[in-house]
Parts: sequence; C-alpha cells; structure tokens
Amino acid sequence: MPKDFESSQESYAKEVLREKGLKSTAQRLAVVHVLHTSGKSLSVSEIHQEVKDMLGATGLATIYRTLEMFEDLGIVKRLHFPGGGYGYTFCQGRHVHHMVCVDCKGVFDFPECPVENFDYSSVEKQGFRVKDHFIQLFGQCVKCAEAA
Amino acid sequence: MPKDFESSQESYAKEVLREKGLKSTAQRLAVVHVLHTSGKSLSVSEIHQEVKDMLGATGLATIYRTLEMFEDLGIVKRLHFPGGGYGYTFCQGRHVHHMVCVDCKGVFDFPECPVENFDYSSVEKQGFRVKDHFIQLFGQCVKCAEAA
DNA sequence: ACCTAAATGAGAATAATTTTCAATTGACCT
DNA sequence: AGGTCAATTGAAAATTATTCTCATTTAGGT
Repeated sequence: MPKDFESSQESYAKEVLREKGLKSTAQRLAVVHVLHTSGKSLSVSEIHQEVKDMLGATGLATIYRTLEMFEDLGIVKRLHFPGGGYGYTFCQGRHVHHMVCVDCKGVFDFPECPVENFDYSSVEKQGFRVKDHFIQLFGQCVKCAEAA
Repeated sequence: MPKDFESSQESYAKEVLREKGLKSTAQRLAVVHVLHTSGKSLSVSEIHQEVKDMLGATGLATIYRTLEMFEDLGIVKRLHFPGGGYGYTFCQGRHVHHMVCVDCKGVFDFPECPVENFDYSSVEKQGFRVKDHFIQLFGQCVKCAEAA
C-alpha cells in the first residue's frame, strides 16, 4: 500500500523539478502544498509562516528562492494588488487568468482567455509584436459580498 | 502674452488636484512632466533622478508620496514587469491598457479594451462580481525588433 | 550506504519604502 | 501685493523587504 499520499499538484511539481534536474525538497513541496490548499493569494511572509508551521524552522531566503524558481517554471503565478503589494497563487503550468477578491484576496480561476481571439491589428499597426499578456480581474466573491 | 507654457497633461493634473483641494507643487508637476514626456515606464528612482535634474534637491519620499497619490487619482498607472519590479506611466484618468516592450520598457497605449464585451458568465456563475481589471500586453516594439 | 552537486539556514548586507517632524510654500482671502 | 494657515516638503531615522554569503545539510543517482 502507498506509504504516502500526495496531491496531484505535488506530483506535478515533482515532475517539473525532476525534468529540470532540480531537487524535490521538503521546503519546495511545502510551498506547493500551502499554495494549492489555501484558495487565496498569499504573500511571501504568509507562505513563510505556513511553511514554518509545517516543517519547523525554515529560512525566509529559501521561500524567496523557491517562489522565484517556481515562477520561472510556471508552477506559480505572481498577482499584483491595486494598492501595491503582491501575492502568489498556484497555477500548475496552465495559462489561466485569475479573479481576485479585493476583500479576502481569494483567487478564482478563470480558464477562458479573454484576449485569445482579440484583434491586435491596431497595436500591430504600430509595429508592436505581442508575445504575452497579463490579465487580472478584481471584484468581490460571494462570501465577501454577503458579509458586507 | 503667456508667461509660461504648460502641457495639456500638466493642466489636467492641476485641475484634478484643485478639485480635490490638493496643491499643485513644483514637485508634483515635475513628476507629471517627466512621466508624460518619457514615452516609457519609469521606476521610482528614475523619476526621482529626473525630477532632481529639473528642480534640484528633491526628497525621495516626496516622489513616493506623489506617485501613490497620483495613482489613487488615476493620473498615473503602475505597470508590473515579468521579472518583478514595476514602473509608472502617465494615463491622464483614461481607462487605457498598455503594451510594454520588454526590451526597452517603452509603453504604447492601447485604448480598445479587450475585455469590454467579454462574457463573464462563467465567473459570475461562481458568484464573483467583476468590478475592475488589469491588462498588460508584453512584447517587442519596432525599434527593439530591428535592433535585435 | 556512499558521493556529490544542489539546496538550505542563519545572519549580514543591501535595497526599498515609510515615518517623523521642523521648515517651507501654495492657495485663498482681503 | 501681503497675510494666514493648512498642506507639503526635505532630511534623516526607522522600518520593511529582498538578496547575498558561506558553512552545513540533504536528495538522488550509483
């Protein structure tokens, strides 16, 4: 019988790490766990705190290093908030956009891409070649709307 | 005859400030000037440097305070770059999106809104009420494409 | 079980941002 | 044009965020 149950999100991260010759450390897997179970965007220090709750003493630098690496690998995505400040959310390498509740910072996936079929001719006329895009929707989730 | 010529961007900022009972100081107008003439997104310290070039000694805190205020007033917009880091661009209260050249950080306006007529029903089904959005396109401008 | 490169932790170092407060200045009112 | 006063500024200190260094630990292949 299996010795240990792991989420598909953790397996996914392990696989990506292995492909790149990087190690699946307890700290890295804890970051994945914390992010994918939280349902909301977490700041670096929130992630640090939760990883410490799981593993005990953990260096903050490790959290920074892990998040930067995960962002490059497409495992997590960095979201920015209107007032300034940012947080991370798990995205598992998919091209997803997110709705962020401005009250609770809850993150909701938004898999259809609003600009997928958009006609860029007006900007391409200026010679600009579009290569990527960043989209975030802001609003209020049900819970926060009811609480208000 | 007019003693002093000012851009429509500066008049606009003055007007917004006056409406809110805020003062049009030399520092604030210099920030507007620097941003709207630069054609690209500028970091806080770049803005600080250019304002110092115009006015002489200027506190960095003033630049931070001004940019935060201008962002709230919709006079400027904060753009975020893929690697982390951000910059400001002038937007004169309009709802515009921007294309950012990842090489030179040049900013190009993009007045049509790609999500204007987008069907949010899939996210609204989850109870999420969309109130605002943030869109940025990344790519390469003509100059940088030719230089490459 | 060993080996080795990769990763970590702890703290120092650096960078970014905010706060404090006395001095200055812009806008309004004669 | 000058006076008044709240808003704003500059400078430095304080705080917060991020990166770096390096000795120690650890994952993953043999």
